[in-house]
Amino acid sequence: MEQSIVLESGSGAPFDLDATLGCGQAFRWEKRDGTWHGIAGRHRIRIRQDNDLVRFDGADETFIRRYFALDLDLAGILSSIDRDPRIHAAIERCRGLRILRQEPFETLISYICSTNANIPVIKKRIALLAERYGDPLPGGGHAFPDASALAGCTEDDLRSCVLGYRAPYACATAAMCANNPEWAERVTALPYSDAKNVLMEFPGVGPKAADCILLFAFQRYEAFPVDVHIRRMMRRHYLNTAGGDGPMTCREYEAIAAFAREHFGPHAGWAQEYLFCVREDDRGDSGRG
DNA sequence: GCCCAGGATGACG
DNA sequence: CGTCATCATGGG
Repeated sequence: MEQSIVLESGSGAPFDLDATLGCGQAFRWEKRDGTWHGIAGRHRIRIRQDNDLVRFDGADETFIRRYFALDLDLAGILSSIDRDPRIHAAIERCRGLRILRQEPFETLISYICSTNANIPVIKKRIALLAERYGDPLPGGGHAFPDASALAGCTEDDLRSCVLGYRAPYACATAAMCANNPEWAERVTALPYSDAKNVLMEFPGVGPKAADCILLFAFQRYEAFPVDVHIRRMMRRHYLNTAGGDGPMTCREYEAIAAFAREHFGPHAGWAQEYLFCVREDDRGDSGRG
């Protein structure tokens, strides 16, 4: 590792590499011997952090600063969402977690793959897609396949990457993107609500996936994805709606997200990520067998 | 062997 | 418009 960034010690620019890459927003990173190995864009990156020293290789400093959003005033963002004891505790625990700037198409397909699944399985799907259909990179590994590469796959091809019933969704979405390469720019140009509706036109993308894509690939920080963990937390600790554990209705999703934007402000998405990071495995009975 | 997971879809009242 | 079964798959 030849390159390095020295973080300004003190307050202004907190950065926690482990929290950032371990919180489940990106699926192509792994930590071995204190060093994170991963692929972003067409870069095969190694990166590690020792206090204020970040060492890396595989990409230049400009790319690293942009991907990890090191240009943002995180201290300012965190103080803006620090509105109650619970989010305060999450901030204390995960301070330095940053929302990445990920590739739109990769994020789109990744969150189609994420529905009704858990993180290890999602990682496996993404790894298989990249390994089989992505361009090989110097030094090993593969870039995430582009839209035309995935559009050339059959549904069975994708099923064999353990996508299950999501295979036709990913196929059709890839074809739509390949036929309309401007899709991401269109999303960028639209206000939040319209951008979300455009994303939800892709098969396999509903409200939650659309919010994840807006948050992680388009820097729409008002997006507040509500998955089962966030729903449980919000109901229990913010909304006092103890009750039925049934499926979440569209109305409940909107109510939770609207409350969050009201409560946390225009950077509610950052609050979501900090809360998700400290999610408690409180399913009551935690495993047996 | 069950229940659960960064849910979305289509059918049906 | 609201509700509901269904959809593959691996991990606890």
